[in-house]
Order: sequence, then C-alpha cells, then structure tokens
Amino acid sequence: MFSDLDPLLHSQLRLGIMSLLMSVEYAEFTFLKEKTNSTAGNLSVQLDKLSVAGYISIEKSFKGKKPLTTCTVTKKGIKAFEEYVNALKQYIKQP
Amino acid sequence: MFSDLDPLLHSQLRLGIMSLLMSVEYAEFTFLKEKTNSTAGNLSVQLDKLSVAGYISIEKSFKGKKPLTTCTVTKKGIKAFEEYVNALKQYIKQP
DNA sequence: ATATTTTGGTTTATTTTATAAACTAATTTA
DNA sequence: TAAATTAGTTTATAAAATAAACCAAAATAT
Repeated sequence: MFSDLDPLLHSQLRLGIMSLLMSVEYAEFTFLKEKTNSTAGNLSVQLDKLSVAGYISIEKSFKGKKPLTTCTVTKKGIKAFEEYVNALKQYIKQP
Repeated sequence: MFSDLDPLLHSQLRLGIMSLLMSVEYAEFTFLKEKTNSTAGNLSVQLDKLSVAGYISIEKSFKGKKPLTTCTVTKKGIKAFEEYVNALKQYIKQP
C-alpha cells in the first residue's frame, strides 16, 4: 500500500537541506542556515547525518581566516531524494 | 522559504492513517493496521494522538462481543492534511 | 589598546517521538 | 480444556530532534 519513507529524508530540516541542494550547485553553511531558518547546532548535526549517509558531501575550508563549510548533494543523495518524493506521492495523492 | 510541516502529520504512520481516512468514509482498526502495515501498539498510540489533536474521531463499540474501533477524519483533520500537502510541495518540487 | 560582540561553527545535554514489548480480556480452535 | 488468535491498551526503550553551552577567530566599539 504505502512504501516506506526514508527516515533520513523524512525530517523537516534534512528535507529542506536536500531540497535546497537539489536546486543549486553548492551551498554554504550560512546560506542553508538562513534558508532553512534553523539554528547552527541543529544544522550542523543534520548536515553530518546526511554526510555520513553519503547523501551530501561537505567541504571545510577557509574564506580568508573564517571557516567555510560548503555542501553539495551526491549522486546517491539525488537518487534517495527522488525515491523519497515518489514514495511520498502515494501518501499525499488526493482523491 | 519553507513553511513548517505540521509535526503531527509529518510521521509516516500518522500520515498513512490520514491518507487512508481521506479516501474512505470510515475505517476499522484492523483495516488501518493491515493497510499501514503497523503493529497494533504503534497504531493505537498514533490514533490516539490524531484523536487528541481533533484530526480524527474514534468510536469504540462492539461487533458481536469483540471490540470494534472505527475512525473517521474530521473537518479539522481534512484541513490540516490539505495544508500539510501544500507545505510539503514546497520541499519536493523538483527543478 | 582592550573589552565586547559577531561570525561560523561543534559538542553535549535535554526533550520529544516513534517503536517495541508486555500485558489484558474475550474468543475461537484443536 | 488447553492453546492460540483477535483486538486492542499500557508501559518501557530506543532513536531523533532540538536546544543550550561552548570554542576560536575576527570585527567593532570604547
């Protein structure tokens, strides 16, 4: 009846992050923080989970002398997102 | 950017329950249990939450001598579901 | 010059949720 | 009549989300 929803994507913040990353080439920590309206702590944790899962890749560098965290979605992440969206559609298709 | 997702609906099982109830006039506990592939305990808990929120109404009666739990979605539940779906679309609309 | 605030985060603790396990009571079935 | 099934509820545990506390460097104000 209903396919399972990837628990990694079925989270408002992580879904928001992935949604943004699907539409841009890369995104900085501060950009994601602003767009998703999240706290730095929460964002940091959730980015890490997505990264550990292989859905995004995170690069840490410096802009001048300030830390700079840059994220991109991976192939695996794109596939997972697409599958999630398809599964979700079963739940929200209205009669 | 992203609207908040009603946390009561942003749960696989509760969303499945609501999705089913949106498409039928009423549903029995056992029907929901089978269709959502959930355990009785989990279903019982989540139905209760939806009921406390006023999203569904639950009627407990007897079929012969066996307990019979029947659920229907309320007006409030329908509105919440529709709003949830609209909010969700912001997250999953693909480029 | 030096305190104070801001930036860009991470780590750890707390709260909330979801899920599973254990239980109840009545009912079939063997 | 003992064992298993049905239809659930309650309680305990595991997992997740969030918030709070913290850190180091840089920018700003005094």
